[in-house]
Amino acid sequence: MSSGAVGTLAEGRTFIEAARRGQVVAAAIEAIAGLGYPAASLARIAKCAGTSKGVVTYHFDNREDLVRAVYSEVLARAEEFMRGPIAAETSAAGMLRAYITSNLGFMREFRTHVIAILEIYWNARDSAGEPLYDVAALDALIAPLEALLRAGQEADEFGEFDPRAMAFAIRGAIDAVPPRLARDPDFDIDVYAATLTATFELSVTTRRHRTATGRSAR
Amino acid sequence: MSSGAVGTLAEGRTFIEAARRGQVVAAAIEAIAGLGYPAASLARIAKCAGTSKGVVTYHFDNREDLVRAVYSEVLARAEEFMRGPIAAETSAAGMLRAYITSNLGFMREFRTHVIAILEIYWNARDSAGEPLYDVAALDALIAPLEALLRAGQEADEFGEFDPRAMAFAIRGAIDAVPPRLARDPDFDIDVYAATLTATFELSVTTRRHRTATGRSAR
Amino acid sequence: MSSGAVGTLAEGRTFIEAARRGQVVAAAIEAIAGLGYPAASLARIAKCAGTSKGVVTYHFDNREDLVRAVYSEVLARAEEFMRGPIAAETSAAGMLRAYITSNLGFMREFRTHVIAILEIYWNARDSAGEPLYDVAALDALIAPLEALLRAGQEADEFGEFDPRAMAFAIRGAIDAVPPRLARDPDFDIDVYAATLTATFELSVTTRRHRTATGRSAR
Amino acid sequence: MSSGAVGTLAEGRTFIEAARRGQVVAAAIEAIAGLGYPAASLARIAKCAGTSKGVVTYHFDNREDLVRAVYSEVLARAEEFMRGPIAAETSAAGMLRAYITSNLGFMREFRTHVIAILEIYWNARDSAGEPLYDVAALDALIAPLEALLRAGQEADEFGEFDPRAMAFAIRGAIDAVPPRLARDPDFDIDVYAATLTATFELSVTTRRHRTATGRSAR
DNA sequence: AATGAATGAGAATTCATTCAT
DNA sequence: AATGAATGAATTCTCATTCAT
Repeated sequence: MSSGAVGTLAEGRTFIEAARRGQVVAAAIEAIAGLGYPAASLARIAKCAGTSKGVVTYHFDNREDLVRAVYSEVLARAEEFMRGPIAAETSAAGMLRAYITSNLGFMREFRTHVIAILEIYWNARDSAGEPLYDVAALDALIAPLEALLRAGQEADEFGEFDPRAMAFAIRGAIDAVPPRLARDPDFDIDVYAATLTATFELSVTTRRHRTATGRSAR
Repeated sequence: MSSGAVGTLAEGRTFIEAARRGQVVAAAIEAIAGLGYPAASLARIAKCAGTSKGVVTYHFDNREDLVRAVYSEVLARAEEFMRGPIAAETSAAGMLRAYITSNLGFMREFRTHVIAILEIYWNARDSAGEPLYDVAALDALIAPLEALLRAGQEADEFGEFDPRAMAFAIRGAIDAVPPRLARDPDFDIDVYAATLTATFELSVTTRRHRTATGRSAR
Repeated sequence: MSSGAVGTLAEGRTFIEAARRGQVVAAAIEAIAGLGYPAASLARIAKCAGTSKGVVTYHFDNREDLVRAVYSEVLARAEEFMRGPIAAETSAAGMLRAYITSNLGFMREFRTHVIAILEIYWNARDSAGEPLYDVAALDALIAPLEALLRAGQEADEFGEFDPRAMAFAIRGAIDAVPPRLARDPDFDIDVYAATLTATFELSVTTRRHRTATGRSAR
Repeated sequence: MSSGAVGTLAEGRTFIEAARRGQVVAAAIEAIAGLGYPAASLARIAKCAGTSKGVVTYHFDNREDLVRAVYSEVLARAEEFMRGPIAAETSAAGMLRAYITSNLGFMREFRTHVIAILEIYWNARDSAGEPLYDVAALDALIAPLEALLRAGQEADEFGEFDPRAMAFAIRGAIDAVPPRLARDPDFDIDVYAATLTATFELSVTTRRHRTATGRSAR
């Protein structure tokens, strides 16, 4: 936008800005995952990033601003990581398997990212004391999975079940991993992935579930 | 269990002492569930209990001490709530159903208790910054369920699967409820309970799962 | 109010509380008058009071809370100081003289108090950035004087003039003193008092003023 | 006064330089008057001027430097505004009237300027914590008025009174206006001007004042 | 048994200033 | 001439904890 004066590049400033923000976000992820959200003060995040506290407050308006940046960053990475494997599948069952395994794969590859986002989900509150991420944030995570299940039902590939509840159960089983991973690095993700895919594939492809009272589950 | 002396209860506490502790613990549960762990300061818990801050520090050595008391209290209540329904069942499948439904039932009846314990699980750290409840605490929760599943396998009532992973999945699906409940009071627990019991009963009673690659899940 | 338990007096706590608050308010007055409002941080006020910063925040919710306490304290002292001399007069002119001289007398006796309150008037803003003391605060100061002037007019002791504007002028001339006093301790209040009483007594007792254009001032 | 070189103005500044400084000074006046001195940070002044913070620090060494420029600018404007009307008068009484009315007129026309300068007078301190404008600054304002009064006395047009104290009273009554104006835009300056000119003209032209004790005021 | 008082550590945030470009 | 980036000092406020009564 500027004329390219000596010593500056058109996007030079933006580059620095973006690089710094990225650096701070990365440091924040490590700090939050390592120390827990409440202990990850700006000072400690700055130290983690190898800079001063002022840098953090210069590039981010708020602690809240920074936290939101971290959240978005992690979600974007996860989406990026999972998109390919899911898109490569043709059947609904395949896509469900890909969803589960790629999501768990992301958790293994980006362990600290996932721990950080959960810390944020649980702890982050705005200045008024309200949770930064509420039920809408949860729904946003569940929606794509629910849509996948509905599509499977509409294609008559899946049986009868409440897609919302099933999506909720699947996400719950997946989301149990990060807290475990946070405190037990030896947790075997592969065995768990196999268990989940088997269990849920069987469940969704079953025509009609039996309930405790003998009626169908829905 | 009781020492028999007039005016004293288990652990050498007087009636007043025990009553006060109970009162403070109850207030702490409400405060933590309502305000979130970090905002539930001793002052606010005291106000919630209708007493002064001094009462809290008099009856509990520490904030940590109080928090541990809350955690134990909630676990004890849950255990108490679930014991009967599970014991009433004779088959392993019945016990699994009872486990899931009674656990979800507890979450409905003791909403704030469950929210509080999750807040604590996620946020509470000791003075050294280490989580107050770590992987061992998680294992303690999973162990009884894992034992139940193993018993079902040994009685040849259940099929082949990794009981640890399966227990983990079930707990994950159950533990997804409180965060939801915390922010969405309209969440339908009954539909969810039906979905979970159907899904996991089917899964554990299946002889041998197929995996994505055609080999058994284990 | 309490039963007089050993070691405590009925009003003992209140005494301590009141004493501490008074001590902190006194320190705040000195600090604000000496350093100026912006530089009179809680830390410096505490040091001035010979205590720790925590004491200040323990007894006052806010910096704003403390500042309001200072303001009220000074106003109350001034009112107390001026009440007697004014009440001792019988004529309106006498009361006006007493008003001016006792007000200036207060400024001499309570120099730092008056400087402090002016610093506050000029600088104190609430958290939203709005002045803590606005036009209503000014009016509250002018109202009694204006009433005095009106009474003199109604008793036909004073002549024609706008009592609001005249009250405003008198207060302005009086309020010019503290800033002077703040930076010039040698300022001669007595000469000034004589000038003011002579000027304004003459003005208010004059039947009808000439204006620049030959018409009456009102 | 001008150096004559193309593109430069008084004090060796280029046109651009002078224009920029003027722009920033104007913005500072608005910001200080609108937000109050403490809240008028360099960043906010820059935003007010529509430029970046760097521009401010480039053209002014300091915040103090900028503040001094604002102060001088406003004084110069006031002097400019009042010079003509006063010089047009021939009698001392006329000059006093012109002084009062033109000064109040300036306050009406340049409301924000006057508010800004008062904010500065009250709040601005140098890095050592000393007021930027002290008693000498006040004296500089009073001196011309005092000289005017003395001249009236020497010409035997005015009576006996302490010219310093009288000048002080007049300035006090005038200086009461800006704070009022800052928070009450409806304040009627004309009525006030009439009251002041009548009161003080009467006072200074009276041969010998009566004091409370019957002696002359001086 | 109870509690008000006191304290100091640590949090977020704002800001003037310096610097490299 | 202009400006984004960086920094560290200072401020208010909250809080767990200790203490004397």
